[in-house]
Amino acid sequence: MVKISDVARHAGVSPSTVSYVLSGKRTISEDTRRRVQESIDALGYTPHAGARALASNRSNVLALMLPLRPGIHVPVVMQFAASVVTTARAHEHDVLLLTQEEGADGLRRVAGSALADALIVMDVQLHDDRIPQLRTLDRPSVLIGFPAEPDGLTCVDLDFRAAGALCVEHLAALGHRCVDLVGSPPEVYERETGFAQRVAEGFREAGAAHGVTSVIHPCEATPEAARRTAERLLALHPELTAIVVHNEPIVAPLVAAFRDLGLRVPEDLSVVALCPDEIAERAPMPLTSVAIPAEELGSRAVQLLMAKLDGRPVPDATLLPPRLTVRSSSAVRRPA
Amino acid sequence: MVKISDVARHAGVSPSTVSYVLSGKRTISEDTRRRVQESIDALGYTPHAGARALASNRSNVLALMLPLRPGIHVPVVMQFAASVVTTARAHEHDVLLLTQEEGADGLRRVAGSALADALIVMDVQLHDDRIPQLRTLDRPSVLIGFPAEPDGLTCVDLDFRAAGALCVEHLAALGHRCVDLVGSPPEVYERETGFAQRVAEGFREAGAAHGVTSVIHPCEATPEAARRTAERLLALHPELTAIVVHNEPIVAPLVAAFRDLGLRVPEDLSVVALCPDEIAERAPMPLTSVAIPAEELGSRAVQLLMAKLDGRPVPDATLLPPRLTVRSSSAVRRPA
DNA sequence: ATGAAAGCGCTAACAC
DNA sequence: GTGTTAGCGCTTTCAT
Repeated sequence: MVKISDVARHAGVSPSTVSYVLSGKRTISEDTRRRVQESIDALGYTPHAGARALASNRSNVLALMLPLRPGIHVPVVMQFAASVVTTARAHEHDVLLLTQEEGADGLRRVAGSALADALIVMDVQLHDDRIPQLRTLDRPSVLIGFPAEPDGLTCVDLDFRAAGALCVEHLAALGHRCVDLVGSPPEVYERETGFAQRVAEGFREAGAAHGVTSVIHPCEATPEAARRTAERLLALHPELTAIVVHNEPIVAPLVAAFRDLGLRVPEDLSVVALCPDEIAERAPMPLTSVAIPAEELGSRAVQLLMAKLDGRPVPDATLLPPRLTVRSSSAVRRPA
Repeated sequence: MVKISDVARHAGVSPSTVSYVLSGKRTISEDTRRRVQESIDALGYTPHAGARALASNRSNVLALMLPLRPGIHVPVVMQFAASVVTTARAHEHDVLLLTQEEGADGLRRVAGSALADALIVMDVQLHDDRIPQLRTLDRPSVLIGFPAEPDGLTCVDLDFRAAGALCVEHLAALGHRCVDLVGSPPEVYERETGFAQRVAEGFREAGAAHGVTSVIHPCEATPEAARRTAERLLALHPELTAIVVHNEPIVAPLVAAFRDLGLRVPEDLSVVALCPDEIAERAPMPLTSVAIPAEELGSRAVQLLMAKLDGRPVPDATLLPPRLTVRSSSAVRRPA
């Protein structure tokens, strides 16, 4: 194995000079820099990561804890992970993969052993047992999602409130005056990650602001529940011309149920979904939707960590703006 | 940060004794072991990973290079990754995530810096530019898939030949005597990863062995191609009662095309797919299928690496037996 | 069964 | 602008 002293000898300089050429933490004459670089290339030198971590107190590794539980949409997780790795590499960092199962202990382990300099935790729950651990750790971390008490933590997420509002605004602009939200199962509104409530808030506020009659219907994630909900909505609001769906598994069944009830999409009923692009694209009819910006979440999380590692100040909360993609399921309201 | 000398002092022993308690590489009196362990717990000691790597020449990290390119079925990749991480953790190892983009350089980097002790490379192509790099590296590696020249490399994969045969055997046992294979696009049979050929071989051999008339039809991965293939198959073999599909994207369109041609599945036509379980389960009609055993691939890959790291001999090729799951798309052949 | 001490390869403080 | 050197925290040989 070729080490820094080998490079130093080959280039006729001291080991520290090689180190400084690599780190750029000292001004080096152009001539020396070139000679050292040539020796590095000639010998194929790669610094020993462990030695570096020991001497510098920096491993240049980020730990990434991903959810692998069912119910999480896998492509979104992968996209997020890919973005984290790519962005980390652009900042000279590597990524250590941890599973949710490792829990708080896993975070303590990689932080305590100095294996990782910083941590990214995805799929944060409202009351997450990893939060207390993160608070005691000396290493910076970024959460994807917001816990119940986010004070002092750095959190990133889609701005779900704005996302709820954006759906309504899109439909209002198309002339719709009565829009219902088919939401997540009732229990999600009580516990879980809290985003369901925020969508509902944005939905309600935008409805009020645009003079749109709007009602929120929690809905179980089963095709039967979707069908019952469709029937109930039409019974309650014969004048209904548009819906927003925030409940991934039933997007397709719900659209099918409305079809069976004689409503054509988008002629009679416009549909906007809040779901991964993959699902919106592959539905039998491509759906107008607001997606989770997985890629941007990943790169933002890494950027925030890099700032914290550099001692730069960062905002506690980062809310990414929602983006709505118009597809075939929403259209101008037709006169009755 | 609490270090090994702190623990040693607290327990009234030397640092080396603490180290030996942790590694078990020396016999320690029961009394000493207990005192040391209590000190470790009391102080919350976690060994410094970098220092350990430097002194022991072992990082206890495996590098995992995953494909993120389109065309790879994402849930399979995630399942594989989860299995690798879980199995690695059971062997006291962590997992560093690399993307395919990093290529051969990425492998050299993590191996050269001693960041990783060993490497797992997924989605190996027939002529993969990472193979030469792997051969020059001093660190053990395991490939998922087989390159054109696998000599001296440790490779793991589903036994695609056996998988092709298993499909035919299942159908033969149901009384089918004429079975066609709808395969991958023509070009896949020439380059790519080579598994398409192996499926075809197993299919052909099993057909011959069981007295089943069998023909192989490469097919483009578009719904239109699926429809044309369906028409062609029926024209060529009016007596056709079963097909095997090895082409993920067109599984659903192909089944739909046969339906439109008046063939009911499974009454008139049995269908067996070679595709991820996810796809087989979620098809409009649940499909009898042979899946990629992602989880087993992951754990096997790690086990092989652990053996290599321990200096134990391992087989060059590991072929995992296929497993067929019977669902609703295959049935006993009905008398004409 | 245990201790003492020599490194592992690198960084960064100190010297010039 | 460059060299010297003292650690970083651990493992492992050598010694007893």
